[in-house]
Order: sequence, then structure tokens, then C-alpha cells
Amino acid sequence: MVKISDVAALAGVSASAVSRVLSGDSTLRVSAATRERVVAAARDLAYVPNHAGRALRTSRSRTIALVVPDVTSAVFAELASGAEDEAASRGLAIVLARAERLTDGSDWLRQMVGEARIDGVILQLPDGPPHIDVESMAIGRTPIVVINSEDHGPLSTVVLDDAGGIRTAVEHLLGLGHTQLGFVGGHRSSATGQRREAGFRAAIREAGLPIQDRWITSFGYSGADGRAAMEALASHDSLPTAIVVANLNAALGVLAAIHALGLRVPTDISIVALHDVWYADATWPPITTVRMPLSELGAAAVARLTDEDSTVTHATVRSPEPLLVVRQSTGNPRLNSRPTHHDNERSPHDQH
Amino acid sequence: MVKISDVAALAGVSASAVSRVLSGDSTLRVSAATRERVVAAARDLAYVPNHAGRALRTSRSRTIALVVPDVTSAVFAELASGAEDEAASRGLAIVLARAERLTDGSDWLRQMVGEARIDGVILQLPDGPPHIDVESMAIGRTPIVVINSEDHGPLSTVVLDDAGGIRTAVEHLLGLGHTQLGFVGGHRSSATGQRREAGFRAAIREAGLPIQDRWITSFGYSGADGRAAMEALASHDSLPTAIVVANLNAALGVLAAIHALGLRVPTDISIVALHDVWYADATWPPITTVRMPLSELGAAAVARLTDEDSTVTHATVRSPEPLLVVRQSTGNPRLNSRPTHHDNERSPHDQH
DNA sequence: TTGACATGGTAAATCGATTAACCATAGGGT
DNA sequence: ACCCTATGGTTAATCGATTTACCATGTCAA
Repeated sequence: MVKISDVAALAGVSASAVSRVLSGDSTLRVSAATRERVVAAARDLAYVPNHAGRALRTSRSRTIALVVPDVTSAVFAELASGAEDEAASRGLAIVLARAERLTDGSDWLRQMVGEARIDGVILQLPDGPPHIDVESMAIGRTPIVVINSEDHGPLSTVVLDDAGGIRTAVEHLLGLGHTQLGFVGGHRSSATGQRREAGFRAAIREAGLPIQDRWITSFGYSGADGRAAMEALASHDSLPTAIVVANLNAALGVLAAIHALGLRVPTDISIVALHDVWYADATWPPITTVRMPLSELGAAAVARLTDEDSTVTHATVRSPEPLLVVRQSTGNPRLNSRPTHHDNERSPHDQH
Repeated sequence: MVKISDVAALAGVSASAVSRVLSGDSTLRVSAATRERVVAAARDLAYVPNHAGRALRTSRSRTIALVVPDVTSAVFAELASGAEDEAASRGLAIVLARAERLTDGSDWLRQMVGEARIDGVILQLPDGPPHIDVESMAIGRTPIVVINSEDHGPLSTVVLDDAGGIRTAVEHLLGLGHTQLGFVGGHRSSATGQRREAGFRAAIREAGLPIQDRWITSFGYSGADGRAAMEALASHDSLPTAIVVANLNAALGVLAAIHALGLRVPTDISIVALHDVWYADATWPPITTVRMPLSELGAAAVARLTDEDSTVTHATVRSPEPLLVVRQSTGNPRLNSRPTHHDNERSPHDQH
């Protein structure tokens, strides 16, 4: 590999001049001709600064860690995409790690930070009861940004407008004429779970509708959780005419459970889910969703980590706004009787 | 951060002694007492070697790049998990990049390699016609392992036993009594597409059944591709009684299209898909799949990259063997008439 | 003519770890 | 007494880039 002294030799200047020219050091006084020779030499030799040398000298690795709970969720994938784009455009690399690295006894994060291998950490905690002591992870001066969580004292956070997203979903259903809404939420112990449920309750209340606690579940965001939630809803003697699902993954399970009950979507029951990824359009029926700015969230986290100003901040990504993507899982409520899970003999063709 | 000279000072030896003790240099003669003091000092100070310093000296970054076409596929996520585990256990970091980095003009890979920031690359090419000149990406001495592709001359490859996986699926359906099998495959221009289709044809042929070319499609692996494939199948005047889908993502689309046609799974038509990830169990009905050793594939790629011996190899990961996961999307074929897409009036209850 | 200042750079230290080459001392054999 | 070898380490160079401090020359004004 060609190094800075090779460039210097070809341009007939010192290595220090090359470094200062290429880095745009404004305190360097250099003739236009020399500057030109240096630039040309670097170009001709295809010079790329050695990362280890630079990192050693500057104490910055231009690398950040992205720690996520579940790589198999497409929702995470969106976020990672956004982070990756932003990182690439800033010349940063992203190292990937699953959250279990934090708890598997390998002290992975401390190791990476100790090695000065990463300049910062983007951390997305698993849904559910927090079993990681996040605050204790603040290590030295390495900044940590926590995604989609709550205020973690000394750690910066970036979150989505969860309540706004849920509100968009609720308003869509209200607009279709629904007044009997159910909610399939995340764990109440998680920050997003709390914000989304609160958003649902607020939107219902503002519409002047009564809140039916038995139609509000909090099993979690996985497909299996969604199925369990729908089964729990169906165990009561009446069903809502529409359901807001706080996560698309859970919506798949909800949809499967509805089918298993012999009900039709959206004829008997409408569903709308938070987050829009490819499989929302590959189910039957395709699921109406609210698209959230996930990749912008990832980008914002990278930006926060990179910005010089290292004060602790708590930001909410609101742009672009939650966007309703109407597909075929939502429709008008049936005007006559409210369906129950006993009421499952109907023609396959009464779907609107 | 504590550095090696701090440890040396505390232990009362030279930095070189510390380095050699901690790295287990067998040519170093050192008394047991001194060794003990060094180890204790390192432990007490929580010494972690600085990565840049070490990388600069050794010219090895202990980092590999993982380049994937599509982060949002859970199939990729399995693979990434396996790679990440293997990497972590070897003390390597994985930097994540999407395949578009290779073609977006930023020369990302060349940059990373030029900076000596990565020691090797694991490359999974997008399905479909290869629009990346892989061979040209061999840069200097940086090893590249290509995943799930074909023999790429100077590049090592690691692949799955695609034909074996498809054969497992076919045998399951044959065992249920099906003789009219369809195949929803990937692009014929991609290596996995070819291997999976070839596996399907071979398994059918060996069973002594005729091959119906009109029941073999090759739209691709995405959900939308699966939907298109199923619609194409349904455009003929007879349908197979069972379909092997070469990728679970496409199977979601197939399932949606089958529902849209008013057909029932598995009563009218059975489906079995390659790859087993969470949403196979969150659809209606849950999809019978063949689980492939994806995380082992990822681990094998990391191992290949790390092993000293740098000859070019072509390996197939066969362990554990393709595993059939029976769910509710497969059943016996109907004994009477073969269903068509016109035949869609039936009770919701005639499901097996 | 001398001092001041601008011009156009350069020299050398530094970041932290590794490693090839070397060295001081003690003990043992002859 | 002298050489040899083993013991237990150490010294110093090196990896490549950055950055602070400095220097040689030329020009201009007083």
C-alpha cells in the first residue's frame, strides 16, 4: 500500500506538507504549484491514508457500534439502513452487534471501548422489562445514544413520535366509522410500549369514545405475541370492529389468529399496524400501516453521536410525519350486528 | 485509558516484557514471579491493548466486512447472526455494509481496504443477474469469501446444499401423496436459483414423475415475486396440488395470492418453503419449511476468512442437514377433483 | 543597513504496541 | 582462573499519519 511518504517523495515535498495539504489545513502556507503537485501525486498513486496510523495519532477510530436486540426484525433493518447511509456519508464504519453481547459475560462493549476501537455506541434495547443496566454502560468519554427508549439520565436518546403514529392509525379507523377499537401493544415495562398505549388512550379519549380496558393488551411486539393478544381479545364475549397493532411483526400474528377464528379482514374486523416494511404487502390481506421515519431515526442517532457538541440531549424524530399507507386490511365497520368469534359462518365473498 | 507502559511501570518491568507475557510469547524466558506480577498489574489496571497501536504494528485490523444485498430479509439476518457469533468468539469485529455501497460510486470497499481497515470481506451478492463484477473486486491480498454464489475464479466461496434442501421439501410432499408439484424459484441467472431449480427437477425425476414446465416459475425471492409467480401459475387451466417455494419471503406472497384466488391452504393446495424464520410461524396457516444451516453458513464464511491458509476453496455447508419443520401449510392432496382458480366457492370449514 | 514581517515550507515528537536483536549476571564445568 | 551456557529479561526500531514548533529566504520600510 502506498503511504504518505511515497506521495511526499513523488511531489518533492515533506510528508508533513502532504498531510497538511490533503487535510486542508488552513494555517499552512503553500504555493499553488506545490499544492497542485501534492494533489496530483496523491491521485496518481491512489493514496489512501492508513486507518490505524491515523487512528493512533488522532485517537479517533471513525467507527461506531450499533447494538440491536433482534437482527431478524425488518423494523430494525430499516433503522440500520438509515444509520448505515448516514455513517457512510460521514466516512464512518458501523460495527454490528446483537444486544446479547452486552450480557454474555464477554464484556464486549467494554472491550471495544477499551481498545479505542469505537468512538460511540448506538444502543437499541430489547422490548420488555429492562434487564440491562444502561446507565452503568457509560464508559469513560465514549458517547452513547439510546434509541427508542426513555430518558436514561446521562445518556442521550433519540425516539420516534410513537403517540403520533398511533394517533394516525386511530384517526384512520375513526374516519372509516369505527367506534369500537382494540389495541395490541408492547410490554408496559418498555418505553415504547408505554408511549404507544398512552397515544392510543389519548386519541380515543379525544374522540369522545369510552376506553375499553379489556380490548387493550400488552403481550409484546413479536408475531407470537400478536397471536396471543388476538386470542386474548377473542376470549371476551364481544370483539372490537378494528384493532390498532403497535408493531407490524405482531400484526402478522394478529392476522393469523383472526383467520384461525374464522373471521374476515376487513369485513369483520379491520387492522392497522405501526411500521411499514415489505411483508405488510405480502400478507393476506395486505396490511394497512403507518410508516414511521425509521431510517431517519437511524440517521439522527449517527448524527447525534458524531456532532462535536457532546452534551446529553433527548430528541424526537418527527420528520417525515407518520404516514398512513392504506392497504386492504381496513374498511368500514359492518353496520348491522357486531361480530363475535362464535359468529363465523359467512360467505367468502362479502369482502368489500 | 491505561496503556502498556502503565502496566509495565506497576509490574516493575519493561513494556516489552508485558507485551510478551500477555501475548504468551513462548520464546520469552521469564520467572514465574514476574509473570504473575505482570498479569496482576494488567488485571488491576483493567488493561486493554489499544487497537490502533496494535493494528498499526501488526498490519491486521481484526475486522471483516459483511456485505449483504438486503438487510430487511430475515434470511440474511440468520446468516449475519452466525457470522457475528463466530466473529465475536474470535475477537473480530464485523462492519456492516449493504451491497449498494459497492456500486454507488463511493468506492467504499476499495477505500476500506486501502485504509487497511478490514482484513477480509464476506460478500453476498444480490439475487438476479449479476451486475457486479465480483472478480474485479479482488484487491491486493485482502481475501474475499463469496456466499451462496457460484465458483468465482479467484474468490473462495461457501454455499448451502440448496438442492438437498429442495429435495427435502419435495420428499415431504411426495410422502403426503402429492404427484402434481409446482416450483416457485429464484432468478435463473443467479446461482442459488439454478441450484434450487435443478434440485427440484432432479427430485421430481427421481420420483418417476413427469416435469411440468408450466408449473416452474423463476420470478425471484421477494414477497412480490412470490405473488407474481402464484398468479402466473394460476393463469394456466390447472394448478398443482402442492408448491415448493425456494424462499420463505416469496412464500408469503404465494400465500397471499392463493388467498386472493379464494383457495384454501392446505386443503386445495399445499406449500412448503425453503428457510425457516419467525414469520413462517406467524402467517395463516403457518408455513411448513425446510430449515437450512444459515447461521452455520455465516460462521463458516468467517472461519474461512480467518484461517491462515489462504488458498481459494469452494465449500458447501451441509451440517446440520436441511430440517423439515412441519406446520399447517402442507397436507394430503384432495382425492377428488383438482381445484382451479375458478373453483372458489367453498365452506370456510373444510380445512383438514 | 537593519529590523520586521511575510512566504513557503520542514523537522521532529508523538500516538501505543510489537518484536528482533541484544545484554548483564550467575552458575557450572574443566 | 576461564570459558560456556542458561536465565531473565531489556533496548530500540518500527508501523503511518498528524501536528507543534521552528527555520531559511526574500522583501520592504525606516
